[in-house]
Amino acid sequence: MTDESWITRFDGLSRLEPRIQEILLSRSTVIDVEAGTVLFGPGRAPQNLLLLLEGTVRVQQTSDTGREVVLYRVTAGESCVLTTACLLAYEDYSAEGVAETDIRAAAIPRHVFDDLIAASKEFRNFVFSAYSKRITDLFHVVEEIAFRRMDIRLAQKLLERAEGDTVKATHQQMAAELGTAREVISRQLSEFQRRDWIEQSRGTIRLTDRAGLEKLAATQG
Amino acid sequence: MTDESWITRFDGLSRLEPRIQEILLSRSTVIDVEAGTVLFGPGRAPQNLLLLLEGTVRVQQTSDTGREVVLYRVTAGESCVLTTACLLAYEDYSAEGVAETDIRAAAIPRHVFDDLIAASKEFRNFVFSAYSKRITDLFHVVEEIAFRRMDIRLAQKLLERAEGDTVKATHQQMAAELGTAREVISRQLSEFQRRDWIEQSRGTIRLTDRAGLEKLAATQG
DNA sequence: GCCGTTCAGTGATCTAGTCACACAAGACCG
DNA sequence: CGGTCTTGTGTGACTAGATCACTGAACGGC
Repeated sequence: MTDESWITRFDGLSRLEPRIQEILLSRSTVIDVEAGTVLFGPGRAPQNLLLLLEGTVRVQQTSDTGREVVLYRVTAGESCVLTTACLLAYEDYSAEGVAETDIRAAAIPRHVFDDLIAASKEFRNFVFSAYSKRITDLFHVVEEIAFRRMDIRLAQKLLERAEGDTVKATHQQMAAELGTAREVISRQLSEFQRRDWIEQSRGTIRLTDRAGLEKLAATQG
Repeated sequence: MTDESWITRFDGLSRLEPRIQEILLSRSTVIDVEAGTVLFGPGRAPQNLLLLLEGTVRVQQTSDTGREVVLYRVTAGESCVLTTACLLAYEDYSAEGVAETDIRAAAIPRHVFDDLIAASKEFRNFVFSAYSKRITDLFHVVEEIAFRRMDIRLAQKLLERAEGDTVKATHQQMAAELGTAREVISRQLSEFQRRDWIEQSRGTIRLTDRAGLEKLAATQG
């Protein structure tokens, strides 16, 4: 991918007026960040709006007791808009964003972001619909955590995160996805295994019966 | 309060350029809404940005099993910005906003909102910091639900919602505040009563020992 | 004062989270 | 190759929270 063409990667940006695209390209910089880097978090306020070109960013929350929960992921072609809001005020939030893979992103300085918002209706639409997506993601997380059973949530997560028929994750990592404890995941997975829905080995889970998992994932409650 | 002066009620708006204040006043309408009205929700997309002059709006989520959880409240002097985001896309969210009291609000049509965003840096700051507050509220809700013990959360909620030394709410309503079941609240309150922290009567709870509640509310876990 | 409705109390049972460990699978290394 | 270290997983016992199925108490309106 050439850096000059990255705008085409974003649905909402390719419709921008050419003049605005120009500004976007000339006043942003494409950066590469290594997997595992903390992009923002307590005491690490982001200075730029990031438009993700390659890789994924995981946004998660950590409790004082050490438990974690994944709030949402930003994937290639999406923007990390919530950080723009969190730039402004309320630095006391405890969520953090971590590069889950090596990533490449276009970084737009805050004042350029502000200029673009003022100048372009299309850019405003892009930004506000990105907000919209994140906020509905958060609503969804609240709903899942507050009301949905663990076994159902775990089945959903396995299906969602499977590449081919395998999920590469430790029980601890799955627990962090769902905001629960490792033991809970271990027990649920044992049960799934007993039902011959999965096979387990250290650090990976093979889905041997998607239909079984899908049936559970589709149930209410 | 005269309608002409409502802008002064909003910290972030009183600094607006006079020209912009003019637009805001002339192109918005002050509306009165009765307590209990659903302002937005599934199938009821809001057409305006609301700036709340009097009263409070409760934003909550309902599960298919009938349980509820309060996400946040909008109070006088604040704006209902998340609805602007949700106007745009993703109508499938299940959160709803209810007038908790009789309310008075300035309603700004969507296209005026867009014009103001384009025209005024101060207005942009106002909107983005409102977003910022709501999003950190949501992060906070996730953290509470996922990691905090019920007794602690209930103690906090009682202190937060007390007017004088009484909380006017049924057990069912407190359960909806915290996203739990009524029985859980009943049992926790019995325990608080046993410890002489509260007195109960139908629909009201009197805090007789704030210190006790505060001590519990301050504990971790 | 009666009656219907809304609130609150309670036991039994199930699911989830916590604590304290034991043990197994690789990783590293002499 | 066998030892030891780290990391991941299994398990029992216990506490907290959710669910179900009730009972009875309090209040509102005739």
